[in-house]
This record gives sequence, C-alpha cells and structure tokens, in this order.
Amino acid sequence: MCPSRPTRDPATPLREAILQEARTLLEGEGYAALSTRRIASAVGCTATSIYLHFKSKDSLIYALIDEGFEELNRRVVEVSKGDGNALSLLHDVARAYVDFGLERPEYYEIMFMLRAEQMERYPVDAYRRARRSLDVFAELTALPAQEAARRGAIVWSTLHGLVSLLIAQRIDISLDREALIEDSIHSACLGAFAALPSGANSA
Amino acid sequence: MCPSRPTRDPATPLREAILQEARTLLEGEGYAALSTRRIASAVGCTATSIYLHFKSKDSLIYALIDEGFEELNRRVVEVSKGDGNALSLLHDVARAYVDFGLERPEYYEIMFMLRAEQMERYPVDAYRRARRSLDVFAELTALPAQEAARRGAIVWSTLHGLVSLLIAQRIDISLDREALIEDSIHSACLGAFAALPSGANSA
DNA sequence: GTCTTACAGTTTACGCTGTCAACCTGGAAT
DNA sequence: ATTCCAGGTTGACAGCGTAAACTGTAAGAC
Repeated sequence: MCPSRPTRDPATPLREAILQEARTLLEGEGYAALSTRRIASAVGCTATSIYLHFKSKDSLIYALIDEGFEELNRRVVEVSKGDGNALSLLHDVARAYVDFGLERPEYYEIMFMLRAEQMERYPVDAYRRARRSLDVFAELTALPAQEAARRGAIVWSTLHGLVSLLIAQRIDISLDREALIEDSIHSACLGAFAALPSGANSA
Repeated sequence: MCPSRPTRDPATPLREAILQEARTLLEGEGYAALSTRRIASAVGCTATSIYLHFKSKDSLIYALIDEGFEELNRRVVEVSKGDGNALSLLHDVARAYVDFGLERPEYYEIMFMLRAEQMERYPVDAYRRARRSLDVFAELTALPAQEAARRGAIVWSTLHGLVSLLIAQRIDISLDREALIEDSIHSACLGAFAALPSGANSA
C-alpha cells in the first residue's frame, strides 16, 4: 500500500495496459480512433512509452490482429469438428466465419480489410499461421491439394465479399439481411463442390 | 505570351489541374500518397487553394470515385448489350467487373474498399447513381425485383471478395490466378441462378 | 556504503496530415 | 475613381507516428 504511483495501476504492467486500452478503443470507436496518443493518455503514460513495448504502432495492431485470428481459428476449428457430411460441415464453418465477421467487425476490419502496403510488414510466417482457419475451407473439399486450395480460396473470397460489404454498410439495407447471408453461404458452398471450368483439366 | 505566371499552365483552370494531378498521384502511388500538400506542390499552388474548388479532401476523392464509376459503368453496360443467353451475358459482365478492378486497382480501392465512416459523407443519391452498374447483375437474373436484388447482391459480393483480396495481395500467389478468377466468376453465376434456400419462400 | 549498469519512463522535437481564418491582389462593374 | 469580388496566399492549429536525448530508480558488484 505504498502511496506513490498516481494514475496507473502498477499491478498490470504497461504493455498489457496498452494492449487492453487498444482493445477497448478498437471495439468502442473503431480502427480509425486508434492513435498512440489516445491510447497513452487513456492508459496514463506518454505516447512514446508505447515504443518501449512495441516496435511500432503497426506491431501493436498486429498483436490485436493475432488475437482476432485466435478467436476466429477457435470458432472455426470447433465447428469443423462437428458431425455431418462435408457439405453441411462446410456450411457450418462458413456460417461461423461470417458470424465472426459480423459480431466482431472491428477485428475483422484490421484482419482483412486494411490496405496492403500497411499489411506488408506483417511477418509472413505469422500470417500463414494466423490464416490457418482459412485452410479449413480447402480441407473440407477433400480434393487434391491444388484443386482444394483453389476451391478454398473461392469459398473464402465469396464469404469475405459478403462480410466486408456488410461491415462497410454498402449492401442495400432494404434487402433481407439474413436471407442474403444464408443464400451467400449456400452459393459459396456450391462454389466448393460444383463443376467448374478449371476442375477437369487442372490436376 | 505574357511573361508572368511561372509554374502553372494558365490555360487549364486550377480545378482541372488539381483533378489531373490527383489522378496521376492516385494511379502512380496509390490512395495513401494522395495528400493535399503533395497535390498542391505538384500543381504549383498552395494546399489551401484546393479548398477553393473542393469542399474538402474527401469531396476531391469523390470526384475521382465518380470518374471510376463512370468507367466501370461504361464497361459493364457495353458488355451487357452483347448477345447470348442471360447466363453467358452475366458471365461476361462479371468478367468486365473483375477486369476493371484488376486493371484499375487504385480506383477500385477508393470506390469499394475505403472505410465506411469515410464514405458516409458521400451523397446517397450520387452513390445510387454511381452504383448503377451493379444493378446490371440483378437485372440479368430476370427475377422478381426483391429476389433479383438479393441474387444481384450475391453476385456482386462474390466478385468483390475476389477482386479485393487479389488487390490486397492476400490470395496465395501459388494459386493459378486466371483459373481462380474464371472459377470464381462461374461460381458467382451459379449463385445467381441455382436453387438457394430463400428462393422458394421469399416472393 | 558507494559506484555502475540497465531499465522504464518522460520531454522535446521533427515532419507530416487536413483545414480554417485572415489577408492580399488583379480585374470587372458601377 | 471606387467598390466589389473571385481566386489566390500566408500563417496557424490540432492531430498524427516516431526518433533522440534525458531522467529517475532499482539491482548488483566491490
């Protein structure tokens, strides 16, 4: 009970406090509100102190991105272990992906919707590992590797298009949202299993 | 041949010169490089002069967005007037959409990939008009309005997912790009015409 | 018990951003 | 000749990420 240390809780080390505040700010006000100075003032330190614990602002964001991927992976892997045929499993996994995006739009935004040049510095291996849940799409097609990879990418990009446009509020609000989502997921699953031009001659 | 006016060509009025420089900068270095001061110095005026011709930096961007939509609309409408059944027309229109995105990625980025809060101020009616080409997807399904709108949205979001991930370089480069594109387009067309869950009971 | 070293902060500063308020200036209208 | 105004400039403000230099404090070595 020493009386020193005025503003910040000394129990949580600064790094964790910064991360916590970044999370709060991201979820509460979105990526655009994340500035080093805002985080610092909310946490009770100076902006430059952040650089004692993170190489750059980007690497702080990457920590949040990692957390996002962890949750997405957890959700997807859990659903993928359910029972049912490949098609219904794929449907459920796709649903889990979409639900994640719509329930945690701020995380989805920094994970998948940030500008490429900003993302470039994200370590490649970390990205591979992080995207692990996307491979589930490919695996569920039970096709030869190359073909599966393409089908997985098709499913992913279809779902990503839906989620990103919904998050950005670019889809006409007069549309029945739930019907659109369910139909899109079905369409994505079709894209995974239906006959497609490259299917015959790409193995 | 009056000897005054050192830097800027007096023939082109400033507004057009600003737009031209913004175009050049966007295409050459991308959206992130677009700053009022850079535009101004390249054009030979001060940054604040831009505000004599545009309400804000955003409204300057909107002018570029409008140009992008104009080109996209032109491409899509032209292709949609070709002959062939609805399916092959839809395929060609989808291809035109994807080609536009991949050939003019910087324009696609400001048109479809900018953050929502930034886009909010874009006038609603302008957006409706601008998105005209997206309605072509819906019209080609030849379905009742509501159902067509949903199918059109599915096609659009599928293509948008593909284009945006390709632009952001998030698709595994080991994939055969052309095969992925062609398969995605086919999958999108499937989504427009195949039986989907909401199809039966939504009219 | 003093000296050293290292860590964990702060202060200050630089160059960049969009934008506003005030000022200036040349030419047309009265 | 005077006034007005469109179209520019200058200067400033608040905010951004971040680098460099400085400070206080705690632990270890002698």
